[in-house]
Amino acid sequence: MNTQFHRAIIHVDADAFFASCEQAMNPSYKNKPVVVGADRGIATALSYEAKQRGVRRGMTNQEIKKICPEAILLSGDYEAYSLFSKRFFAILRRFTDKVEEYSIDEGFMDITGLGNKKESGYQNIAEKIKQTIKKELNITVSIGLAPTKVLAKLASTCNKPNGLVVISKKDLPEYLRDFLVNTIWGIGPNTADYMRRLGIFSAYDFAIRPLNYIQEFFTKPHQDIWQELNGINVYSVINEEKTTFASISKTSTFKQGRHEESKIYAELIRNIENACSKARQYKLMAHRVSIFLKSESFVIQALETDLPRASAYPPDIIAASKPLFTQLYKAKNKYRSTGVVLSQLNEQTTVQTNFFESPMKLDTLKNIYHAVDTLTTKFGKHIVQSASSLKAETAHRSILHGPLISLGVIH
DNA sequence: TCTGGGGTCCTAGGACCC
DNA sequence: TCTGGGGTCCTAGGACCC
Repeated sequence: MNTQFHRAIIHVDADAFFASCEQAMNPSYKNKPVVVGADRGIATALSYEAKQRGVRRGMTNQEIKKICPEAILLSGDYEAYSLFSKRFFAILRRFTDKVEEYSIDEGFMDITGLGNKKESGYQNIAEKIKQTIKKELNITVSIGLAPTKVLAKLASTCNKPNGLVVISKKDLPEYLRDFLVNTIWGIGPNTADYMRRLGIFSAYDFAIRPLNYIQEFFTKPHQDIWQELNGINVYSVINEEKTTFASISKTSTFKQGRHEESKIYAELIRNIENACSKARQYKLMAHRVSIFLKSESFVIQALETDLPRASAYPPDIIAASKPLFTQLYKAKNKYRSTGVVLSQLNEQTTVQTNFFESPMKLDTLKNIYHAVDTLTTKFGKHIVQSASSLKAETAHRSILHGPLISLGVIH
C-alpha cells in the first residue's frame, strides 16, 4: 500500500500566452494592458493587466478603448508566438523526453522517477521549470503537479498566474471539494447540467460516487475522468511529436442568417478552396470530405462522402460535395454558417489516376494548383480565387485589395 | 459570454448480413 | 413473405477542448 507506485504528472500552462509574448518582445509593454487581436477587430488574447481593467475576450476595439483608453492594441504575430512555443517545449524537453505538446501554450510532462523520486523532488523540478522559462523566455507559467493528467490540469488552473500547485494522492478526494464539476477538464456545460440533475455539484461529489454508480450513469469518457480524479492513471503523456492532422476544416459565419442558395454555396466553395490550400501546404490529400450547414438556431447538419481518389484540389472536392450540399440545403431555412472538413488524410504521394480519367486532366489540375500555391506564397491569400467563389460575401476584404487572378477552371 | 474558428473523440442507431 | 435475433460496419451528430 505505502510502496504503491504512482506517476508524477506535470501540466505547464503559459499565462496569457500571446499577450505575454508581446510583453517579452517589447519590454515597454510590461505591466500594461496589452490586447492582441487588433487585426481582427476583436480581442483574442489579453494580458492580466487588461483583464483587471475589465477588458474581455471578444470585445471590439471601440469597446476596449472606452473601458480602458490606455490599452495597447496589437495585431497578432502568430509566427513569433509559434517560435516562443517551440522554445517553451524545448525547455520542457531538457527535463524529460516525455513531453506532450497539448496546445501552443500548454504541455504535459511525465516526470515519474526523476530526481529523488520524492514529492519534494518533483516539486523542485517544477520550480526549476518555472525559473528556466522565466529566465530564458521572460514569460511566466502556471504548473500543476499531480498523479494524473486531469488532476494536474486542475492544479495548474487554481493559482494563476505564476502558480505552482501540488495535488498529492493522500489529499484525495478532499482536495476536490472546492471545484465545481464544470471546471474539470473534459466536463463541459452539457455534462455539468446532467451531473447537477444527479445531485453532483463539485468534483468531490463526483469522485466519491461508487464505481457501480458511475458505470450505470456515465459513459466511458466520464468513467475515465472519474478514475483520474481518484488518482488512477488512465491518460498517459503522449510524447510523439504531432506531425499530421486527422482532419482539416474551414468554416465561416454570416453576419446574419441567410437563405440564398448561391451565396451559401459560394461561401462553401471558398471554404473548400482554403481547406485544400492548407492540405497542400502540409502535403496532405484527403480521402473523405464532409460539409455542414449551421442553421439560425445553431443546429448543425453534416453529410460526408468518400472521394473517388485522394485529392487536395478544389474541383475534386467540389464535385463530391455538390450532391451533399443539394441534399442538405433547404430553401426555407436560414443559415448561420457553413463549412467543410477534409479527413482520412494521407501524405501526398503520386496522385492515383482513376481508370476512367485521362492523366492529362490530373496533370492540368496539379499544374494549375502548383501555380496557385506559388502565387499565394508570394502575394498572399486570396490573390487567386475561383470564379465560383467570387460571390462569397466574406471575401470582400480580399476584393478590396483586388483578386488579381480569377480561375475559371473545370468545375 | 447567447455562440468565432480549428480541432479530436465518442456514441446511438440505421443498414446490411447471416 | 414474414418473423426473430445477433453481429458488424458506418454515419450523423454530440460534446468537448484551446
